[in-house]
Amino acid sequence: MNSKQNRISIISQIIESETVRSQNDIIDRLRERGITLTQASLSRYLKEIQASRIPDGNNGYIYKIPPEAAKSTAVLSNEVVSVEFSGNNMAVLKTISGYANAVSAQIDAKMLPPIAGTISGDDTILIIIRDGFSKRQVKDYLVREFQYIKNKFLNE
Amino acid sequence: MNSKQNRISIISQIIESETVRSQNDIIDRLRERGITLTQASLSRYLKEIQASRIPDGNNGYIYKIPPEAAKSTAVLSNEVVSVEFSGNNMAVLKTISGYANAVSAQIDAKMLPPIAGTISGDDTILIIIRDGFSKRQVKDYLVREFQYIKNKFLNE
DNA sequence: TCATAAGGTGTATATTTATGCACTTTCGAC
DNA sequence: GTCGAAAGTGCATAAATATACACCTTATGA
Repeated sequence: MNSKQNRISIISQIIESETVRSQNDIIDRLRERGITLTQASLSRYLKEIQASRIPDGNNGYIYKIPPEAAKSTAVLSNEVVSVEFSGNNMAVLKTISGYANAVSAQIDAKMLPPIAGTISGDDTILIIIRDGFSKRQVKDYLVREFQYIKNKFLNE
Repeated sequence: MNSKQNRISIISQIIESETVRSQNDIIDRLRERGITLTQASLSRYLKEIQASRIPDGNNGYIYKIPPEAAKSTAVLSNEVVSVEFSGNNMAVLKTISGYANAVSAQIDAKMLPPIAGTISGDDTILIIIRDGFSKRQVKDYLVREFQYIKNKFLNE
């Protein structure tokens, strides 16, 4: 699946594992992997994942993804399709196909107080809300930790 | 007063306290404060302080200084007795007894580009200057990060 | 199904940022 | 002090990045 999301994920990977000093550098690395795209699109992708060119303190510039953006961008921002509450103790989170597990792992890793646990299938995650916590608190924590999820909420 | 250092310090302040989306923005803010400089110089300053323009996640760009490069009014107050250069690649920093380690930890934490590393004993710190950088640059960075240290330099 | 909306992309170009060069100033060793 | 080297700067321009626009594809809804 050579989709936009796929390319974005490869681009993140390149930025995090290699030293790239310009968008042309990135385009070259992509071409080595058989992926062709224009500088224009790359610029738009980089904006989405909040990657940017920063001085490296040693007389040059290097592309980086700020840590707080790396977390929420890598999986959650692009893979989560929707979040919807059911009753007062559950939330159903939909991802694009195959990503439910990766996403739920990220949520689990945060050990958020209002989340008792998660169960994930292929494209669906069930979030169990801990007794004594509200839907609102779950939403607030998720949004705080994964900023990009904000507009994925269907109800609250 | 070193004018360049002064301007750099004001620029950091602007970036941290206002929303600036381009170098021209910064130049405008500086002009409001009676400081005039060209975009060329600003670009060079920003490179020094490792400030850069990053996507703000909301369809725009904003200038930021990454946390590890950001200046903080650190607390290495009266422990430093003197700073003296030796040769072209070392500086010897004297502290009051027992504080060398704590002080060098603060210097290390800044990850200053011109400092390759430090070694500390009880009241003495040896600063190793990174190849390609000058004594002058070490002094400028130290003074920028630890202003009160300014008058502790024995030679320059 | 078709119409319309929404998203994705490349081209060309505008905008923004970096830097070579020439010149001036400051520094550091005598 | 003087001298040579390094740092600082503006101008002009190169290099790099962002985006308006046109076009195409894919979703959405009647």
